[in-house]
Formats: sequence, structure tokens, C-alpha cells
Amino acid sequence: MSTNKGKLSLKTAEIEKISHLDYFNIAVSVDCVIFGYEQNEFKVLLIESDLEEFKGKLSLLGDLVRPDEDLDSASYRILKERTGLDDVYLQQVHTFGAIQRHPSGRVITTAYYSLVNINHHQLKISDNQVHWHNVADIRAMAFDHKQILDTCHEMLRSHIMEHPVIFNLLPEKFSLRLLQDLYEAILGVQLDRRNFRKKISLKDWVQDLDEMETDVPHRPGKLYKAKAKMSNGTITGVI
Amino acid sequence: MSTNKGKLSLKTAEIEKISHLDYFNIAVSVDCVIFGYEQNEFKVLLIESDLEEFKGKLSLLGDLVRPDEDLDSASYRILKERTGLDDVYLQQVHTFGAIQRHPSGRVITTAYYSLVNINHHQLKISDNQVHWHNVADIRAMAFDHKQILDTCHEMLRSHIMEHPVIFNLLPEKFSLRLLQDLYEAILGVQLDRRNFRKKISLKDWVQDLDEMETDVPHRPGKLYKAKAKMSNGTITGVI
DNA sequence: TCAAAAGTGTTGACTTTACACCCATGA
DNA sequence: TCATGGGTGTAAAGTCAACACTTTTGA
Repeated sequence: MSTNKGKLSLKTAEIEKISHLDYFNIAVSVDCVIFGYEQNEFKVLLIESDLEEFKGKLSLLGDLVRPDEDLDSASYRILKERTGLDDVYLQQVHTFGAIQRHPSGRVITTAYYSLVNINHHQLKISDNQVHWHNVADIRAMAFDHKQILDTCHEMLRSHIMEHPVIFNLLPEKFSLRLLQDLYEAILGVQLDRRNFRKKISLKDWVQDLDEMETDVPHRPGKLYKAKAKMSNGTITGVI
Repeated sequence: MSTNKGKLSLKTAEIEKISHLDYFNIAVSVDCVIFGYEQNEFKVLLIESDLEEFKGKLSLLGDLVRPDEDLDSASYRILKERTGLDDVYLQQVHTFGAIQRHPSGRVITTAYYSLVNINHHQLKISDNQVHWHNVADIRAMAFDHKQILDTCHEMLRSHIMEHPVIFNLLPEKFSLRLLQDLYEAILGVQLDRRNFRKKISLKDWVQDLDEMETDVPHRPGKLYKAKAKMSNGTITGVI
């Protein structure tokens, strides 16, 4: 009895699907803010927009999500297609859904930031329209991509003091000086060397390799490697 | 010259739209995790799922995003439709996009948490399938909604010590005891009363009303009101 | 021997935690 | 007068910020 009565008011998934068809008309995309670091510059990988509306403007690397792939998988695919890398750190940041954000129609986009080592042997930029740009120099961009970039940069800032994600931007072996320069580039502030080294050593994120820098025109520093590098998007215990 | 050459390789938005049509087949929804607080219990507003697949299971309040509304507007609309409230705190948290998360087809959903005062005179739950549930008691839910709830709860935990958002859950006038109980309910820990009061008074979030509790079976406490209540989704300077 | 950066400790200010007693009210 | 929670201060521990000199290397 009550089962029958219940069934009358319940929809099956199949019926609901039909009644929802009108709504399957928003496209879903993923945009990757791919950060890198090289020669004391904090950089982001961008392409020139191929839309006439944004001719000459810089754009993030993104793509529509395929019907048969997870949202996270889409960002991994974009990374892989654009850089050849597949062991990357990816972090979802925010979804941007203003009606008019894309001139081609209604497209909402989920932004991820990712951190790659620009000098990774596997890194291969396939498209010669794609280049690294100094984050500090970037002004206008296509779509709402400047806002997306800023949001991701800000999210990264708030992560790096709490989580060992930053090592994904560095080579296997690095000096504390390099690490500090990178923190300063991302945070946009100067840090005291002694306090910085104290803080890092307390966090137990790096391991002394008993090796030294070579070919530096001054006293060489010790080299370290990341002890607890996070290589894939879940920040344990947070968010 | 270079303009013509450029144009050949540029797509217009109109042309791109057509080539993208195949992809307009992912539905986009918004789910609201509406938190409240009453009688020393941290609560969330849920409905019984109307899908046969999840019969009897609890579900968040959500809806498909309309083609002509912003993502954020959709969450405001859901809040308004379900609670009658329109001056609410809403915060986007995360977008969930696993392929199989919805039995009706491919639906990605953006989760927002919102904070409402359960005793607000304007609050009117329209649907009698919708009820407040103690967050601590909730086990299985429909879809991936338990995971969404947990993610939003965790995000709220990390916000409340830094930002004056919690007052959205309380009546206009409240005692510090009530405020502390609420913090403890959300954080799931006990707090020292003296230290808690010190911390709150340092933050300059509340204003002494020079009024006292009434009808309490013990010494009445002072009443306060929020000085810096944030009523709408942007957390300044963070994220 | 000079220039450049590496490496290292201490002090004071501030923040956080732990903790105990008296007070005001209603029953 | 009792039970209940309100209201308050201090001391110790820990964290953070500021700051200067010696060492090692290559040129």
C-alpha cells in the first residue's frame, strides 16, 4: 500500500532525464592555471586566444569537459595535452558562472591551478602559440581569465605556508636560497633569511642531500630535496 | 596584411558555437548546504529525495541552473524559493563533477554553503518534505551529498575563526555563551570560556548592547549584536 | 683580497594556553 | 541557601620578528 502510494509521487531517473532536457544547454569547461618558476620569475603558461573577439589577448589553457570524463580528469587531460606531463599537482579553485563570460554562448568554467617544473625533462609544449609569461607582468586577458588567474594566485598564496606544494615548481635538488626566492616571488614580499630557514626546518618538508651547489660565483649552498612533496590535488586535512 | 593572415586562422564565436554543440549535454546544478543553529544543535536543511533510486534518502536542496542565470544567482534563487530568505550569507565551496554522480545523466554540481537564522521571522519552509537535521546525526545521503555536506562543513570550520560569518546563524541579540556554544558545535571541540571571550573581544566583531538575558535560571549574561556581520558571499581578502 | 651569498642565535614582543575564584540570579 | 552559569586576570610556554657577524667560494 504505502509502497504503491509512494511510487506514484516518485520520479524515476529516466523520467526526470527527459523533463530536464531543456536544461542541457550550458557548456562546461575547465581552465588550468599552470604555474612555473624559472630564473627568479614566477610564471604562468598561456596561449593567445583564437577567438576573433579576443584577438591578441592572452588566455588560459582550457577545454570543454567531455561527456564521458570527470571534471578532474578533464584538467589532467588538458595538462597532459599541453605539457606532456602527467605527474602534476592540480587543485580545484573556483567555478566561474556569469552568464556573459563567454561570447560563444553559455559556458561555465571550473578553474584549477597546477604547479609544474619548467625544466622537467618530460615537459614538451606542443603548441608554438603557448608560452610562459611572468605573472607580475600580465594585464588584460581574454574572457574573465585575469580574474581567474588572480583567484588562483591568491589561493596558491594561502596554501604554500601550510602545505608542501611548492616543491612541484622546483627541480629535484634545490638550495634554500632558491626555495626562498620562490616563496618571495609568489607572496610578493621579502622574507628574512634566518627566520625563513628556521620555519622551513621546523616543518620537516625538506631533506638534506649532503651535496653542494656547483658553479656558483660565491660560497655554494647545501642542496635539499622535498621530503613530503604532494603531487596530486588533494590537500590532506584541508578544504 | 598581417590582419588578413590573422583572420584566416581565427574562429569567430559564432562558428565556435556550432562546433561545440555536441558538448552542450552536461547539465549544471547548484546544491545549497543550508546551515542553521537551534537549541544547541548545528543543523542542516534537507529534503527527502524524490528519485526512486534514492527513495527515503536525504538530499541537499538544489536545482539545475537556468540558461539565463548566473551560477551565484541560482544559489540565491534556491535559498529564496526554499526558505523565503533573501539576505543570506552564501559561499561557493567546490564543484563536484564525477561522471556517475547523478543517475539521471551527466550533471555537475557546484556546492554552496549558506548560513541562516532558523528563527528569522521571514523564514518559511515551503515544502513539508523539507526539514532541519542535526548535522552530527547524518549518515548516508542521496547522490554524493554526504561528501558535499562534509566538504562544506570543513570549509565552514576553516572560515569561522578568521571571518565574522557565524553571526548569520544567530538571532540579532545573543549572549557570548550562545556564541561559544555555536563555535563548539561547528568545530566539534570544547573551548575555554575565558580565552574564548578574550579572543572574540580582540576581534572587534561584536558590540555590547547594554542589555541582559531574561528568563534564565541563573545569573543573566550580557547581550551583544554583530558589528561586522557579513551577509553576502565574498570573504574579503581571503581565498 | 674582494665580492657575493651561505650559514647561524638571541632578544623582546606578542600570542596562546592553562587555570580558580567571586558574583548575580531564580528556584 | 543552593545550583547554575556569568564574569574576570595572571603566569608560563610558545611563536614571531628583528637583527649582525663569520665563513666559504670564485674571480
